[in-house]
Amino acid sequence: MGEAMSTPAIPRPAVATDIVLFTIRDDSLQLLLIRRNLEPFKGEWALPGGFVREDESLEETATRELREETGVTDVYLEQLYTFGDPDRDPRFRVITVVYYALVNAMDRDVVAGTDADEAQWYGLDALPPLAFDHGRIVDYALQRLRYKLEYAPVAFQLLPRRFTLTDLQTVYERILGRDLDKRNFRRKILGLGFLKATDTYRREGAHRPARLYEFVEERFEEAAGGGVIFQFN
Amino acid sequence: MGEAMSTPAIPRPAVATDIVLFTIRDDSLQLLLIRRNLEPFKGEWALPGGFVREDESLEETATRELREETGVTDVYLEQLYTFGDPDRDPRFRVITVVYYALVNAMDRDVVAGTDADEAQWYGLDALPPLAFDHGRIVDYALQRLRYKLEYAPVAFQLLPRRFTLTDLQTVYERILGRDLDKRNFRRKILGLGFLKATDTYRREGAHRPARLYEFVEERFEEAAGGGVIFQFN
DNA sequence: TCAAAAGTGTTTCCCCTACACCCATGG
DNA sequence: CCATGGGTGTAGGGGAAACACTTTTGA
Repeated sequence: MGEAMSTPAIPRPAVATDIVLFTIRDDSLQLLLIRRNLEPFKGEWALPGGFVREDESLEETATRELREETGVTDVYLEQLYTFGDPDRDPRFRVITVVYYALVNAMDRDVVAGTDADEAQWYGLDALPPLAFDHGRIVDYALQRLRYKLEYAPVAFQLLPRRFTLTDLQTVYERILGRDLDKRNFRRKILGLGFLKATDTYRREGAHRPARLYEFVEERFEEAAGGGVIFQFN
Repeated sequence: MGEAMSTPAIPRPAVATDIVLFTIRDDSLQLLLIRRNLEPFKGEWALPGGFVREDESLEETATRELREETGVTDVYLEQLYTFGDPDRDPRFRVITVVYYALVNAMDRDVVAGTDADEAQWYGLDALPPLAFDHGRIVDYALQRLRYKLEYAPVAFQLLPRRFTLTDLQTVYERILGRDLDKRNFRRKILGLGFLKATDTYRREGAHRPARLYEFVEERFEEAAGGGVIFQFN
C-alpha cells in the first residue's frame, strides 16, 4: 500500500466471499449451490457466500457463511482467487474473495440459508446456469482442485475417516477424469507411508470385504516434508 | 454471493493492490521497495501499490500502479493472495489484493512514484523492516515463487530474450537457494525442447564464449501441454 | 457355482543422479 | 601459457508403467 493518504475520495467497493464446496457423492464429483431468493438473479443458482463484516477476517467470513448457509464446519478451507471486475455485479461493485472447501458429504445435511430458497448438490457434468460470474469461478476452482490433487493430500478431505483403497482411487479418478491402474495406485499410495491399515473391513455385497485405512496427518508431515508428489499412472 | 440485498448497511472497506516485483540483479534475487512519504509508516519501506479505482479491474490496478510507481510495463503479472485482516492498516480497513511480477532488471530504470520518496531494489537477504504486514506478504510471495519455479516457465521472465544456459541455471540456483549440477541441468532443460539455440555467442572475459538461447513460448505450449516439471538435481 | 469386487508381483524401460575432464578465449 | 568459465558422456540405480490371475464373499 503505497497509496497516497491525501487521495480525495477512496472508492469503497463492497467485499464478499463466495465458497465453492466440493464433495464426492453418488460416485461423482459434486458441488453445493443455493437458489437465490432475492434480486438480482432471483431464482437462479449461485455459490454460497456473503458480505464481509466490519470486524472479521476474510477467512472468518468464509467460515461463517459456510456454516450459516450450509451447516458445514471443520473443513479444509483455502483461498482460491479474488474476482473484482467492475461489472461482475449489476447492482454495484462487489469484489469477491473466493474460497474453496472439500467435505465428505456422507451425512452432511444440506440446509437452505436465509437468503436462499434451496440448497442442493450438483454433479459437475450437470450444472445449471449460474448467477453472476459464478460459472467462471467454478471452472477456476475445478482447475485448481485438479492441480492441487497432485501435490497435496486433499483427496482425504473428501472421504470419511476410514476408507478403502478403492474409495480413494475413485476420488482421484473422478477428479482427474481418467482411470488409474489399481496395482500401481496401491503400491504408490501405500509406499508414501502415511496410510494406516486398520484391522476392520467393510463388507457389502457379494464379494470379498475391503480393508479400511486411515490417513495419518502426522506421518504425512514428517515423511513428506513438502516434496511429495501424488502422481499416478 | 448469496448475500441478502436487504442487509441494512454493507460495510465498505477500502481495496488496494500491492505488487511484489522480483528480479535478478547483481547475481542475486531482489525485489523493489518504495519509501513512504506519507503517514502511516512515513519514511519506512513498503511494497508499491495503491487503491483500486471505481472503473478498473484488480489487475488493471496492479498494472497501473506498477507503471506509475516503477515505470515497469509488459510483465508476467499474477495474483498472489488477498490479505484482509481487519487491523492490517492502522487507519481504517484496507483489503489488499497482492500481485507478483517478474522482470529482467537489466536496464529497468527505477523511478520514485508520487507517493514515495525513493524506490530501490533490495536483496532478499538484506531487506529492511517493512510497513504494514508487507513482511509477511513478501514471505508468502517468495514461497510461491519457489514453488512456481518448479512447475512453470517463470525463470525466463527474469532473463532478457537471449541468455546463456549458465544465466538460466543461476536464476534457478538463486531462487531455490541451492546449487545444481551443470550437466544434468543442461541435459534436462534442453531435453524439454522449448529452448532454441541461436547461432550467436556472448563473449566476455578470458574464456570460451557462451552460446545464447531463446525461450520459445509456442514450443512450450505444445510440447508441455501442462505436465512439465522443472525439477533439477 | 457364479458374479463381483478385493487383493497381489514381476519385468521393462526410462529418467534421475553422480561424477571429471577438455575447449575456447583474453590477457 | 595460464586462468577462467563453457561445454560434454556414461554407468548405475530406482521408480514409473504395463500387465492378469487368485481370493473372498453373498446370493
